[in-house]
Amino acid sequence: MPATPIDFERHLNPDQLAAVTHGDGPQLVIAGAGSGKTRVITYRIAWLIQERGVDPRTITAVTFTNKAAAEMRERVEQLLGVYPLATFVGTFHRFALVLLRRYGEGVGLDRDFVILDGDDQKRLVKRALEIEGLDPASFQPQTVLAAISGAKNRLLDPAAYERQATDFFRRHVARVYRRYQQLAFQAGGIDFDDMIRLAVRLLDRDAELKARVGRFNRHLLVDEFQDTNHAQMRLIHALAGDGGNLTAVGDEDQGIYRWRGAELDNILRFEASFPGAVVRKLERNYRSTQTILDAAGALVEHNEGRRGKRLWTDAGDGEPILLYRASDELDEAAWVARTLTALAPEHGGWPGTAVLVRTNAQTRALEDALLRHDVPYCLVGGVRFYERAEVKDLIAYLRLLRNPRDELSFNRVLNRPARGIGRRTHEELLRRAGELELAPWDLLAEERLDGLTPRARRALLAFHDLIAGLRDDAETLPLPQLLKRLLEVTGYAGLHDKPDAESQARLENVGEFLSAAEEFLEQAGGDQTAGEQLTAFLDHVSLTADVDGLDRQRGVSLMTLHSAKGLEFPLVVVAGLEDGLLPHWNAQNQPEDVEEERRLLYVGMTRAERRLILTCCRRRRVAGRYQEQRESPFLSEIPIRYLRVEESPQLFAPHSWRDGGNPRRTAEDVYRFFQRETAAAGAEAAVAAAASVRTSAPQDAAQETGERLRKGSRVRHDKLGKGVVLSFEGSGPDLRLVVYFEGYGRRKLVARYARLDVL
DNA sequence: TCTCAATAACTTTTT
DNA sequence: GTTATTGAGA
Repeated sequence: MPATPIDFERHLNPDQLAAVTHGDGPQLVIAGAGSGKTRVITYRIAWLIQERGVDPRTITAVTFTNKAAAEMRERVEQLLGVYPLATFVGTFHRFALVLLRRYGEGVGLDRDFVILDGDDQKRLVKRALEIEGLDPASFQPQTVLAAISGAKNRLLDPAAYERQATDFFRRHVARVYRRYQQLAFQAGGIDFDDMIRLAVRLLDRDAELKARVGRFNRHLLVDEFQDTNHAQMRLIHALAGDGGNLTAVGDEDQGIYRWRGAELDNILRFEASFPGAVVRKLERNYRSTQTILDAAGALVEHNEGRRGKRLWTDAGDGEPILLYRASDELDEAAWVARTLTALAPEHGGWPGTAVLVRTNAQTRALEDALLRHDVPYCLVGGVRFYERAEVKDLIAYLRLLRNPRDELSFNRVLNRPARGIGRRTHEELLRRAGELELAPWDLLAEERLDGLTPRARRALLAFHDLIAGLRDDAETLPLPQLLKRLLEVTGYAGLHDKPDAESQARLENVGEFLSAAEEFLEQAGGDQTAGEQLTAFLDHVSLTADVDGLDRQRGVSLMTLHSAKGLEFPLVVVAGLEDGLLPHWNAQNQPEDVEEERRLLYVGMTRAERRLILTCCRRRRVAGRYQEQRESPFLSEIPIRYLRVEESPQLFAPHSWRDGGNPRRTAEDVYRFFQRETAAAGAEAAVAAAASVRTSAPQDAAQETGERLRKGSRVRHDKLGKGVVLSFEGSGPDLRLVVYFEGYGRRKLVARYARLDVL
């Protein structure tokens, strides 16, 4: 068990060592990009345990992402040779959730509260708007939700928010907020923001509990401190106290989540919040060339809200930064594809390269060009497993078993699979429930269904019995068995029990969900009751966005600047450096917004290890129309001595973008691309998706051939002619195919209706 | 109850 | 240009 001692002096540079071996009291570590911040956190945990003899259970490390947490835990375990590490290493939300599950009654939480996902939230807001008689056109659910979230992040309850709501919009939002909370409470649900908020409230209210929890948090470490919001800051404060043992690690230059409530002041005014705090800077960079660091540094220097630092490396100056001025986005994309082809071999091949963009809309042209130039790529940030329709259905069933008053889940599964409960009946049920201020489930349970047609009543009661029976099963059956039983008795399994490929794909997802449950069970250990198991699994699902989505990236990584945070590549292209895109039009109102956009570019630039390329377009198609673009003002903030400028030969060519000088891509090119990729990926990718082929008119559905489609399959469409399947979206009845047709280009088709022949 | 056509809107998205 | 959402019609 006693591991070999770690040679801290040799593994760490002097600044890192100082942070790692910091004594008691708060410290803020300003960790520049690529300066080894994860190293500092992991080594500090190891140091506390090994050198200071701290009990691992009294250390808590919080991060923002599961991925970061997993990586951190793994590295500490490796360092110490201890598995599993008894230290809590997890996200803010998981930390809060553990607290709420155990002591939630203290803030009026039901034992079996569920966690509302973004979908649920949107639905609740819509309902709230409806009840309040507000027009969703003038009060966009998204916008209202953002306002509510903002209020929660600032720890304002509806009353407090209302008090400070001065304008028309906010006064109305206050009403929706109040209603939203009421609906959420009725459904027994809390959203992500509530988790933090309620954890804070819990500790504030109960001094004894706070002391007890504090005894298990002698040492608190916080990652990505610049992204913390007010509520999270309060939570940190409650746990660490003014002069507690807090190590906060972050970089104000990389704060890109202001729009989600993150407050840079938390890092800028750290000493005020934690008097006597030590502030350390890690300025030695182990990632990039000096040229990249200097250019990025010169850029971010233009920000007011920062402490200031200068990153240095002994890696040398390296190549200058290449700036390409393209005529339009097609030109830009084609050039990027060609340049990557030329440079990838000396930068670790395709996986060593990344193309970063500000908006998702920019990826289209780039994808097309990469495809055309035979450049393998992967789009980072795709469809998430737990968000697929049939998976969400199953989750909704499970949630309902845990808490039948969960109205959102109730609504989702009530008639899925179809069991004769139509919209009319459903609406009537909800209306009555609303009137009586009861959950719809209670109406079923108490058989208060008078006035409904006998048929509707029968169907509803059958549903009630179904769920009630399953709830009994849930008390005893282990999770996987419960799921299997659920699939059986609800008829959900039968729903997809067809030979056609579409149902197969859905079944595959269901199967995958089952194995996720089994896997979870193995890791959780067997000391829980069936009910606790179910709750724990649901929590796990809620807190985990991707099932395993960890980058098994092949090819060039194509992603937004936001999703690039924390990653690094030998060669990085930041595309679309134009005014209006970066900084984005919608983020130019306040100076703080522009600063955040600048940081966004800073983050993008500092992802590059050896080679950085920037591109911009003279004109770009925006919302279907070509529009003259100006260079991003940020470009002029990068000293010209770091840049080598290359201009497109077509830069001042008259409007000739009918083809933009790009050879027409044929379906053959696309086919070749995928043929190669599928061969490389092997069977794994081949079974990733399948779709119904030649799904004819609903009447003669029996005609289905059940042939399987995969990426790269060649197909023929009655009207559109020959094409190649590019990708799949959604699943179940919503399964859509993106097909590239020779004559018509890229088209999206709904699998159910697209009559395709496989060639 | 389901399907399809017209219509608005369109930044980023760790949990 | 594309995508989700809404509303009318079969």
